[in-house]
Amino acid sequence: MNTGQVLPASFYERPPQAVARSLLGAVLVRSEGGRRMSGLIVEAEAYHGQTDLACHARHGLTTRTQVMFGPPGKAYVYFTYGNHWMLNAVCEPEGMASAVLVRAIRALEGLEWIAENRPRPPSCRSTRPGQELRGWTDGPGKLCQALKINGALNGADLSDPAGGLWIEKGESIPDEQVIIGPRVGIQSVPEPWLSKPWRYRVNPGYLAEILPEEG
DNA sequence: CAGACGATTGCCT
DNA sequence: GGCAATCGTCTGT
Repeated sequence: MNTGQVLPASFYERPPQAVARSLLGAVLVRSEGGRRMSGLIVEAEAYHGQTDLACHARHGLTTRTQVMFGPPGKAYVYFTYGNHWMLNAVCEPEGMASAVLVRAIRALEGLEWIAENRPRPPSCRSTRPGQELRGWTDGPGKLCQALKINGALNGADLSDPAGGLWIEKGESIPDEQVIIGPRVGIQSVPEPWLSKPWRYRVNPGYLAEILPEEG
C-alpha cells in the first residue's frame, strides 16, 4: 500500500485552532480490504475544551465524549440529526478535551469507490474549473458517507494506517489562501463562542489552481 | 422516563 | 430561502 508521510500523534498535541489550520491541505485516507480512497482537507473547525460552549465537552466527561478527553491523534466520530456521522481529530494532551471537525474534503483517490458509497450529485456536472466536484464531499456528513466513516471508527488512531483511517501530509496552503470565519451550525450557542473565528477553509479559487481538473 | 435539541442534509416553494 | 427527517445524547422530573 502506497502511503505518504503519515502525520504523527504529536502533530495533534496542540491547540485545536493550530491543528485545524495545519490540516488544510492534508490528505484524509481510508482503506478497507486493500482498497484506498482519499481526499484533500479543505475545511475544518476547532472546538476547544469544556469552556467552549459549542464543544461537546462542555458537559464534561460523558460516554460520548470520552475519546475527546483521551490522547491526541485519535478519531472522535459521533452520530447526529438521526442520519449523519461526523469526523473529528482529537487534540491536545490526554485529559484536555478539544477536537477539530473535518468539514469538507476534495476527492483525490478512489473516485469510483467513493461514488459507490455516495453517488455524485447532478451539481457535479458543472464545467467550470474547480466546480466539478461540488456537492459531493463538501460537508461533514457527506464526507463521512463518502469515505465509509461511522461509529466503528470512533477512537481509531489517525497516526496509524493499520486502523484503516489516517491523515497524511499534503499540500502546503499559504496564509493568504486561508479563509477564517465563525463556526457554522451552532446558532443556539451564546456569545462569545458563537462568533469565535475558528472555522478555516481553503480559498476555492486557489484550490482550482493547484489541483488538476477532473471531468 | 419524557422532552428538547443537535458541529446536517436534501427536498420543496 | 424554508423546513422536515430521524435518533442518540443529555437534562430535569
